[in-house]
Amino acid sequence: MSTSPRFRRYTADQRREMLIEAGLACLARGGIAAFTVDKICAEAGASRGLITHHFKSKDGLLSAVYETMYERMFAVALPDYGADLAAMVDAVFADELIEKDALAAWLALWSEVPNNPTLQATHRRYYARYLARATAAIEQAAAGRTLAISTERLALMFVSLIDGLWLERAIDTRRLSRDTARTVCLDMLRAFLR
Amino acid sequence: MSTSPRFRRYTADQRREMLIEAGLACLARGGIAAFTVDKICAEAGASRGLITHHFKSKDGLLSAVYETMYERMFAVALPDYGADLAAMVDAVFADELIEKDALAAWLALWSEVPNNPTLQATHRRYYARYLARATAAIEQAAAGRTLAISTERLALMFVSLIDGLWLERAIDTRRLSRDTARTVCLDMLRAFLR
DNA sequence: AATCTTGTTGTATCGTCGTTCAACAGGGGG
DNA sequence: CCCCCTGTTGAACGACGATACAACAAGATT
Repeated sequence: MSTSPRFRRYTADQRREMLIEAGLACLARGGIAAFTVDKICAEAGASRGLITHHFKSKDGLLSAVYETMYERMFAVALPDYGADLAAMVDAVFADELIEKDALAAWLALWSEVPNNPTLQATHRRYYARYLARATAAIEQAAAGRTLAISTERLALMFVSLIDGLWLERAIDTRRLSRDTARTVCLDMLRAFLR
Repeated sequence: MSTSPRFRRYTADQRREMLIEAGLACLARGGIAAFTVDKICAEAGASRGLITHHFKSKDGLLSAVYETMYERMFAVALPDYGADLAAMVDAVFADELIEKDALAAWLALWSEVPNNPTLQATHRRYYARYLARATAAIEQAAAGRTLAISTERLALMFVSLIDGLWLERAIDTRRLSRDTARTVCLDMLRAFLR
């Protein structure tokens, strides 16, 4: 009688994906302290050797997780909304972006950036894209009108306000509802763009 | 011949203060991962047993560090400025509050709040005070005029913007100058209060 | 100078960490 | 059906984690 296989073989890409997902879940559950080889592999249903095998080291996985977070966030938050800033605000506070787990993962990752040169480089690259995109959107919305503030500075204000609202929600989910966050952002934009 | 004392005895309060300071330094230097008994005691020039002795556990010290951060921040940022919001903005971005080490420590602590009920309780207590203080200041500055927004919501916007600017600077100090941060805040307030 | 209180030390213990590596086995190509 | 490539396993390792605790000593009191 043939016994069932003791494990399944995946392609390298599939397995990397699984490990990234598991790493994310651990980060969300217990912060950076829970981002351990044992916990991640248990979460992924794999053995301890796999992280080293697929990512060279635990730090390699952490970098991959950070890039994945940004890619997913951008996919939701930064499509081309043209001049429709309200749509962009809605996207930035979409459920999947501001759910407890996602924000907890962001917070854990942010706290590692200052101590990890690779994460720092990744952060700078993506953050510049983020800011550039916000600036472009605001430029379109301004549509030639002269504002009481430069578009660059308004974009910085916009992005910083979003970051602050995210942060508050990340630290204490109860504190801030999705609706309040949205409204605050829109109020701010209206004050400069009407 | 009499040899010099092998260690000095401090009062419990003095030693607690020293350990808190050392814990803060470790947090600033290497994030929560560097907040270990060995490193903290080395930094404080004390032996390993002292943290347990004075704070019951490492977590006890972490809570004390968090409270100390808030107390110091409030001492600088929240005296009574009356209606002078510009002075409050200046205070919030005072050098000692936005220097690299202080912000790195905040970031490390924030990332622990969701995983630590004691920190969470502390956070809620202080954050409510922070928000209430901002609301009162804005109420005075509004001075009976009717604004395009409620004072509570404007206060939330104000505090969130500050948090966002702090966060960006905490993650990447190079990104944001003190002056830019100040100006962005003042621009935002002017848009609603002029 | 003897005594007592109490802050301090440092070892011992046990758990968990990240990484290595030799052996293993899934499953497609011959 | 066998072979071989390669993804996978899990034990072994040395380093480091937090805490407990018994011995110690500083320094005020007497």
